[in-house]
Amino acid sequence: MNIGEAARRSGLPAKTIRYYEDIALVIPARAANGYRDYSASDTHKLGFLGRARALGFAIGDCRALLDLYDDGARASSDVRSIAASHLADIEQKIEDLREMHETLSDLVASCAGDDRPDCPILKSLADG
Amino acid sequence: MNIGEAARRSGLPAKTIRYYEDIALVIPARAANGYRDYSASDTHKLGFLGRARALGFAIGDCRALLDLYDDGARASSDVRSIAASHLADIEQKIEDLREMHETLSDLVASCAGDDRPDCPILKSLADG
DNA sequence: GCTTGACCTTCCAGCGACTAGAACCTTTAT
DNA sequence: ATAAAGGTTCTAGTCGCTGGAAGGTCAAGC
Repeated sequence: MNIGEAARRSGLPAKTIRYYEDIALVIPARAANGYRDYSASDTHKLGFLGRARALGFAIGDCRALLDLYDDGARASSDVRSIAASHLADIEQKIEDLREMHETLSDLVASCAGDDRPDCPILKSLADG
Repeated sequence: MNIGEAARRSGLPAKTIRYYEDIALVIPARAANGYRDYSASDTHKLGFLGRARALGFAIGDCRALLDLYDDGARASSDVRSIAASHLADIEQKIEDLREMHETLSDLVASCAGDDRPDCPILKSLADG
């Protein structure tokens, strides 16, 4: 099938699918007219990638996960360790954002937000 | 003062400080030898930028905040609305990460992580 | 046969916020 | 005189796409 149909089935933009070919993630066959020709297996992989990306996995991780998926003799521990490591990244990011949120929401709450110039937000940024 | 000292005082890497000059955030004077010459006011602005970036503000927001800081006739509502909008972004990001975390932690918990190939993580990525 | 429009192709450039590295100049200390 | 530590500019790379230009192909309608 053409890239448009593959895009529809996988939920990924055609541009992204072409990019995934560029970086050798999913390389489709080519029809006689030069059009990309995606197999059911290809679109399956694209869907896999879409879901992995939606969970925040980096492209490198996606590649590793796809390789493991293709490898019938994989150990689930390899998959799990990639996922666990990514989970730790997510936790760290949440914690960082939570700290930002705490500081910033206090500042926003303390700012009058009127037409006067006095502003604890600026004061805090300026004075540390 | 030289860029190294400005870096030490502001806590920003010299590379970053040069970048901030490139994008016209903080433009220092130049000494006779061509070295950048940062004033106390410049380093103050760099510190401001460091704190704003640490709170996750985009460079565009930082520029706006710095302009407001320089403008004695500002309205605190302008500052507050930038901060409030960023706060909403942060909340959205936290929520997105929380959803990823929930899905992924369930998957990780359900994976044996041994040397067998069966893996609910891969299964979920493959089947949607 | 011709046109229209939807679809496909390649290639190049840009986003954000730096960061790395090369090649070179200046200052300071020995 | 020399070496180390700092400074300068410039180019290019990171990540994961995304937009746009310039053109090729295909199916439908007239």
